[in-house]
Amino acid sequence: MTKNSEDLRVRRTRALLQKALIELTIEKGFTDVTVRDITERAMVNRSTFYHHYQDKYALLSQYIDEVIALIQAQEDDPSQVNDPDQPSAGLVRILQHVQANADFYRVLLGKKGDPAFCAQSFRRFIEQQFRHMRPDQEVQADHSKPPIDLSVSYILHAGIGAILWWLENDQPCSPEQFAVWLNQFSMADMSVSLGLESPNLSL
Amino acid sequence: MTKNSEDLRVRRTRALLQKALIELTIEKGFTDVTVRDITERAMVNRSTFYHHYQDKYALLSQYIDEVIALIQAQEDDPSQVNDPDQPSAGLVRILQHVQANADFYRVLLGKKGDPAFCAQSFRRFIEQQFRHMRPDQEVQADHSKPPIDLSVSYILHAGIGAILWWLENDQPCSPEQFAVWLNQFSMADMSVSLGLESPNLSL
Amino acid sequence: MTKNSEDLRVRRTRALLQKALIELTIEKGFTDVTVRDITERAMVNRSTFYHHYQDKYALLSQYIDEVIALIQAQEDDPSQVNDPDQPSAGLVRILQHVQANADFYRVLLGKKGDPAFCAQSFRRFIEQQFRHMRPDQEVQADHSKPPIDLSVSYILHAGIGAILWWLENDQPCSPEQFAVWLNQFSMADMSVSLGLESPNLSL
Amino acid sequence: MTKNSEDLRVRRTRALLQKALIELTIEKGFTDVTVRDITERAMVNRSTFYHHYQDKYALLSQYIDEVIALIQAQEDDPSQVNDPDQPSAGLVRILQHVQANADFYRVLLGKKGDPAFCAQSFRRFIEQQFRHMRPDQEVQADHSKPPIDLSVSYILHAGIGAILWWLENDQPCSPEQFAVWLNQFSMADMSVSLGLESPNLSL
DNA sequence: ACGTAAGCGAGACGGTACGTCGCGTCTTACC
DNA sequence: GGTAAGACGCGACGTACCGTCTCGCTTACGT
Repeated sequence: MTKNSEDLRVRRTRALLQKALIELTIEKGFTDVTVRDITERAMVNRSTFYHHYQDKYALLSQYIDEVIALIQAQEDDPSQVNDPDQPSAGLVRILQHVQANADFYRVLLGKKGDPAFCAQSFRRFIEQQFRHMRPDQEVQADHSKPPIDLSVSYILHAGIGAILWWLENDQPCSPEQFAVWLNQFSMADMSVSLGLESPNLSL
Repeated sequence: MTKNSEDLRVRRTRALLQKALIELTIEKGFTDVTVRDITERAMVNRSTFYHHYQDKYALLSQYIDEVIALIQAQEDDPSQVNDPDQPSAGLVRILQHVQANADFYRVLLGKKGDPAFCAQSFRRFIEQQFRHMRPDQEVQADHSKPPIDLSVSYILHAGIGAILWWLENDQPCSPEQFAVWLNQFSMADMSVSLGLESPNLSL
Repeated sequence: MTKNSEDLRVRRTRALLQKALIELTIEKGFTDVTVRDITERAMVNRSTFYHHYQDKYALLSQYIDEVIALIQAQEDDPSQVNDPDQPSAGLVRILQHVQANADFYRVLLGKKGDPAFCAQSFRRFIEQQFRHMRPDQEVQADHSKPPIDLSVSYILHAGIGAILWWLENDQPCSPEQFAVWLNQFSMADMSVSLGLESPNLSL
Repeated sequence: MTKNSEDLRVRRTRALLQKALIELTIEKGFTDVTVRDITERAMVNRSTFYHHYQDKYALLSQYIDEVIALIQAQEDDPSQVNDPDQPSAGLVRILQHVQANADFYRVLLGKKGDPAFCAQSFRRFIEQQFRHMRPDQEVQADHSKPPIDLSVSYILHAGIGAILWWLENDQPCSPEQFAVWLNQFSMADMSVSLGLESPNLSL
């Protein structure tokens, strides 16, 4: 049973393609990368690409899935307390990963990025991290408070926006510091969502 | 004084192209709309399109600019008080416009939309509305508080996320109600940004 | 009756267009000259061009007609003897004209020229000059001799070929000398055509 | 040894394109044939055309080259005597080929033809056939006789002119008869070129 | 000399071909 | 079975040139 998972050639080809995609995305933006670009950079025949992936989106998606799996593999510390003032370890780990691949994510989330990615893959990626800090969806009969789904969408996009700022300013602070701020923002939003307080912004 | 602004034919052609773009964007998503589609729908020769616009992005961009100009033309009520609990009239007007063209914006901001648009045109569009609710940028010497630019990016993307939720759920509440909620969220974020309070999310 | 022929503006425009055509033909070959090129060089609006000519071929054709008329205006010397060893004055005049506009004809007759022109305008131009040296078409019952029309086509194209050689070698001899040679060739061909002699090319 | 020379598909595609070109050239003249015409007739995608040829000129040129190669493959009879009264076997073979494809060459050499072709491809085609009947270029010190290059250009174009006559009159005589006449003409011209005799066209 | 019909400039428009590019599918042959 | 090599169909791209047209300005001509 030599099957490490796949044929060695297959693993080599996929790795080359993945590497090429990342490099090229950094260089010219995901939108402008073509399948031909990727295969030329990877020194792989174009038709071989189609043996493995339907298109460049599938390749990207597969890469993201791998990253998510990798991060989740670092299992959560069970002793972790849900301290409202302390960001979750998962969030910090995500930010550390983003920081480690800053060039890539800066482009991917920016204007030359993939909208579907922003809206989908990364969304899933972040969503699950935010989930645990969200109180159980007790049925919301109160129509004066914003629906919980609205809050989720709000905080989600906000998080992406924040990360974009972080990346485009060359990560001017540590992932830990940044996670704290992110946490403060989202906690405040949560409060609003639950109608706990009205901010008194008396100037 | 026949010159209303431009050659009548020019105005007719541009209007037809604009209309076609909007219709087609709703039908199949901006990404999938081609110049040929637009010109066929508008019953205009393809080469004529290129007389007026460089590409479909330019057409979209021009349309957005017109919309912004139109909304801004409804001059602000000067007597308006900057009531922290009350959203600005500008925000309400934007939301009313979005609601009136819900089909269009739902697609444009969604996964078949234009990332550059999300990141650019609409950004400018919203940015200026948020700006006035932002306190003057007193020099931020305090490094323990999140930078003001981070807050802006956070609130901006959050707003887009919120609008997306609104659109994808078929505007389950009035623009006015929605504006109030949006305002509450962003005020809370502002508080955090200014370090005014730490949310006490005691569960 | 001040009508010199046309409105002054018309004459000016046509002259400019003609001049532009000739210049551009010399520069890039008739084939590669566009109507836009011509009008830009002539500093005349493109639509004005179409007021006067159907296309660039019409402009060229009109120019050639003018040239022919001009040359023919120099009326033939009636005392001229049809000396078989002496080329006709008309031929010499043509060659002088060609020499005076060598740059133009070199291009026009060459590979970037107008095939229709080679085959038509210039043909007529030359044809009539050759005609007088051709004996009356007595009915040719003799099928062993080449038909007279064959000879005409032969000599005609030969003449163009010869002129091309002359032009492409920068007229290495005077029009008069060249006319003598041309005459010798065509006289020899005529002899063959009439079956007068079989050349004994004993080497 | 399956490789007959090329991919079977390639040979099929090229053959279809070639056939389409010839048909369309006959129907509307080479000038008016477009790449789109050719590919539609050949039932081949337009982009496939560009895989094989740069433009229609390249396709024509390749066809001519093939024809030339084919004719030359019929190797010359070595025992052939350079009889001044007898045309070369090569010339006859060319004329036979032209006759077999009369419709095509009639158009190609005519006014809707390709001037560059007339001047180039076909020129080479004929040139080499005439060459062997040309005496060795002994240095021409005698400036009273026409230069040898002049004679070549003269005879070359004359030959094309003669063939044009032949085609436009539906080949009223056999290639062999026509070759004899062509030979007589060119021999006479050669004589002139060598200064062997002055034609005495006594009428 | 001057009013007016023309010539003309400016440029929108429809039409058609161009050559290029990217995609995804396929076949063939090699390893 | 994984690859390379590459033909092929498809369809969009942006550009170029064509010829027609409408609309006003200006200018040379004729009375």
